[in-house]
Amino acid sequence: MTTQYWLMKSEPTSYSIDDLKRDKKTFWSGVRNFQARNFMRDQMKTGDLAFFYHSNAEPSGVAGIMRICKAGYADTTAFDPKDKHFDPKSIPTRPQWFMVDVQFVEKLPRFVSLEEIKRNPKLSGIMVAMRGSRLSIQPVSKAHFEIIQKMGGG
DNA sequence: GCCAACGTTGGC
DNA sequence: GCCAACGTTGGC
Repeated sequence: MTTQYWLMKSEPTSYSIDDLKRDKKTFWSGVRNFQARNFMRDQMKTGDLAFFYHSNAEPSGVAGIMRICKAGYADTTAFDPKDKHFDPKSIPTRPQWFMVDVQFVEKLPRFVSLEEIKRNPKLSGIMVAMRGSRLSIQPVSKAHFEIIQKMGGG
């Protein structure tokens, strides 16, 4: 079984790489998009590596690396009426939404901005740099992952 | 804060 | 099953 690579977005004002560094581990809840849900439910495996991407940030870009430490399971925030991500259509016996657990691996010594990613010809075609790509969980090829990791000095 | 691009919902 | 309306994402 080969390691797969991912990019996962979070707004640093709500949860940043520094928060994960402090917490060591967290659950990636609140994803309410079917395509992103399917990646977490069907494809993410324990041991996969993912970029922690700061979205809606100044600047936006890749801040660090984490490891998937628990594969997809029911997102319990969908069951809680008080939660921001509550969804009455998702019930425990037939959960609609899924989350994974991630653990901190490293904060990149150098932040890799979206602008740098777009500028690097070796990264052409990477999903995060495509116009209008709003998907919050994206697959990343091994080659692209290693290039960005190197750009970040990781 | 703006707004283009997108995903989802719901009327028909 | 179409598609307009709506809500959200996220770069700028």
